[in-house]
Amino acid sequence: MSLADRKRYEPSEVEPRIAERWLHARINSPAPEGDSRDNYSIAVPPPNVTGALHMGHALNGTVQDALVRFHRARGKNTKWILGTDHAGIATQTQVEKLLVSEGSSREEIGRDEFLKRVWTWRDQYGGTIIEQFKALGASLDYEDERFTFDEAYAQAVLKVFVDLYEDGLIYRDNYMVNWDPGSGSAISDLEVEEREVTDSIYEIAYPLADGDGELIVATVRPETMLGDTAIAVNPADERYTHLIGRTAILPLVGRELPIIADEYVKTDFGTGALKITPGHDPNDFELGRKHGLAEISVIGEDGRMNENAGEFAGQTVTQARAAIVERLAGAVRGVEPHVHTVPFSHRSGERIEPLISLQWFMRMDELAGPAIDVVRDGRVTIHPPSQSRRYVDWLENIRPWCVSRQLWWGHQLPVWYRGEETYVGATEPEGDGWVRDADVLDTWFSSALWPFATLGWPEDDPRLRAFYPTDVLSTARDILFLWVARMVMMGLRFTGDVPFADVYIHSVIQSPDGRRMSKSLGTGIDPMDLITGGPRPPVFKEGGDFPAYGADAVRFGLMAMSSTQDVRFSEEKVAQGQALANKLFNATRFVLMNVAAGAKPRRDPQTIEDRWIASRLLAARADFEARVQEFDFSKAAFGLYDFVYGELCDWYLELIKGRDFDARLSGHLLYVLRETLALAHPLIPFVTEELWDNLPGTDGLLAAHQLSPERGARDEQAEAEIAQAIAIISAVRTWRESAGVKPGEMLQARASGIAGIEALVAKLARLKFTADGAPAVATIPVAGTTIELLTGVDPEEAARKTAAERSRLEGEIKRAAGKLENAGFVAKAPADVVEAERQKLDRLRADLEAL
RNA sequence: GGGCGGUUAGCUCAGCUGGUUAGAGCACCGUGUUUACACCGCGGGUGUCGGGGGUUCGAAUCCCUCACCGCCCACCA
Repeated sequence: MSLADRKRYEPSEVEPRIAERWLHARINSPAPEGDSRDNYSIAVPPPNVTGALHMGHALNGTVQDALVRFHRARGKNTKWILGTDHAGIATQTQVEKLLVSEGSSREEIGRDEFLKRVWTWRDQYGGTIIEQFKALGASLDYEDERFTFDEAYAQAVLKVFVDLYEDGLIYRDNYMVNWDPGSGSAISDLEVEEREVTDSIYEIAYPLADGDGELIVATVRPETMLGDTAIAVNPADERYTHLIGRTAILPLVGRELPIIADEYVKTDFGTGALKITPGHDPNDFELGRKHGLAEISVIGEDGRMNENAGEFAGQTVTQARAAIVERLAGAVRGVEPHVHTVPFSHRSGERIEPLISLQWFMRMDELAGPAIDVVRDGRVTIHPPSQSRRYVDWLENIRPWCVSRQLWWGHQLPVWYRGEETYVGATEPEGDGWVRDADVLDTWFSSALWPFATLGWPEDDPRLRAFYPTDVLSTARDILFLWVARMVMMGLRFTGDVPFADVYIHSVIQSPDGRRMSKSLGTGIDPMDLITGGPRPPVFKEGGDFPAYGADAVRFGLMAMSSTQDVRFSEEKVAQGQALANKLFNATRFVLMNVAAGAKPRRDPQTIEDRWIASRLLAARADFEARVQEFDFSKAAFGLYDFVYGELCDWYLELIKGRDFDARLSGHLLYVLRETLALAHPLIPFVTEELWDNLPGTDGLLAAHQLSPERGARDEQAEAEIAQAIAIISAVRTWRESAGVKPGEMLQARASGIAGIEALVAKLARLKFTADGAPAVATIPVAGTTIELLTGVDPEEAARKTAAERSRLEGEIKRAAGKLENAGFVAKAPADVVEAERQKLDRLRADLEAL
């Protein structure tokens, strides 16, 4: 169907076709040539291999794609590195659920069979999100897809582990960890979230060993008392100083507990006497190590009381708590409700059980220093700047990272044991009797290598030379520590260079009602539903399906929404993007239906409005480029919208209507259109590509088009004159509207000093200028001149209108004059401000005079 | 407990290195002169810039304070 017959832009018809052309043209798969200074690269935050596109991916994908297309058009060899993450716990949990629904379990089928099932699952769902990225228009390098579980990637992971072990940064230790009973694994501090809960606080009497009274301690976890190995009091607490060094008896167990002094104990909380359970409380663990106390575990990794719990062994924590409180009977001296925060697993949602466990840890202090330095000295810039402080604060207080996980789906530790021996190496050790550690690495361990392991590191890969360091890392705030900081640390350690120059932290898009987007709350919005017209989720008041907005509209909308802080989703902004695409489409139709046959794009201004639009195009381009470079995408998007609507369509195309579309005008129009499409392409690639294809004198794909270097200077004179024309036309239109004069009625008018724009004003303001000396029936002072209307005006309406305008001017004059009469203002304000106010007052008075 | 951010039109947000009568999109109201677009054009701002105090010739903008909302960090039993 020819463009002339398509009155409306239909993204659903166009986008799949265009996406297919991009893929076939291989523009996304650059040759690994040159080095990172000539090239532009971004490593996509690898989505969970079996995940689906959510709003965060859509926003982040748009940001990265806009950057990639922007730099590609400006001469860079660009690579957007594609890949997915094996996502240890998340994926394992999904497959386990599947097994349970089949009446089976991972334990039942065993490790090898389970891993096969996960691979099958991956093959089944692994392509979904990649297809969705294609629909969004993301120009990822689809021919070089990586997976954090690829053979080569796995080798890189093992090498890093082995190297860090040999450097003494990775070690095995019995230490307090966050045990997640839900996943049956230790997890890192970052995977823990604090939630507020109401517990009971029990006051329990511990008798003194010498029979001389008792000591009352307060606890919310009586079940852990079985593992108590001391009682601590503050050395300055006069209530207890006489007890320090003496011994108490642990009820139910009979263990002797030394009474120790430590400033850690608060005198004004609880009873001022703290039971110390090094086996099950992080603080007590620290105190225990400090004071050399025994560490007794009474809770096992299954979340049940273990053999050290005596008669309570086998009970769950909750059961044991009740049973112990009951057995203590009279020793319980008080029970109060207590609101406090306790750790929960971010993954499984279960309450964390702190316990001592033999795990692999990574010392972070040595890695953190350089990672702080590169942000401080600007080798890595974090946008917005407020986030770099968070980054530095976290790194300055960093603690060892527990990297081992008791899962099956992940990189198995390259560690073997034989009796007391430990072997760490990339390959299995020689000799018999070695048993490999069953644990796997935290998923974030492998993710931390993403920017270089995807490019072939540690091999001397041409891709690494060409595209590392990458240019930008774009992501959401929530993984600044979990991922970004660790990539910087690992990048510096293993490649000697930063992994990226800029970090862009984008907004989190909330549901329209301000809540977090979530499927279970019904507040989630699937970007694909916006693109193709799926159902509106319950969070929208109105029901029904979204219109098929198309990928360009979604991309524009998300960019328009983006900010330095979190924002609410706004369907209107997506609709605005749809309107922009449609507007460009129709402006192009208009041009193509009118240009002279054989015309080619050529910058060739003949008239003042031609000069004006060429100048405004330069301004729009400079503005867009500045906004993109400072990561201010919403301004970039709105700037583009304003240019297309507010300058190109509303004014320029209206101003040229009626002119002879000769070869010169046709060429100039095609030029303006071509440059506009090229400028807008990074944000709305589909519609611009489609129109480019229909534009005479363009070769190949717009996506592969190199922008011509910016030519020419701004034309101040044309900009000033057309600005005046616009002001006059708008003023006349406003005047007509409020004076009740029909928009189409031709009026006789008179004006002076606007010779250069008189014809343009006459056309769009529906005026017929004359030198007739007839008296004016109405006057409109505007933009340094006065439009006098001679005919077609009801004198009463005109008089009313004039009176209203007079009173407006008088009000402003009064205000300006008052300001200038204020001695303080004249004396203290800067001279140019005062002068501007004077000039304004003069102008207002002249306007009033003209009335 | 500590820290950060927010509160501007009916809605979503700009503006905040102090200086025109505070803006945009959508919604809303009015209206259709035209060689593309009714997913259109043209015209219209509907506001106690969260409350209070202060600095200043001048405050949405700077300072203090209060309120509410959101987020991050944190080892008070």
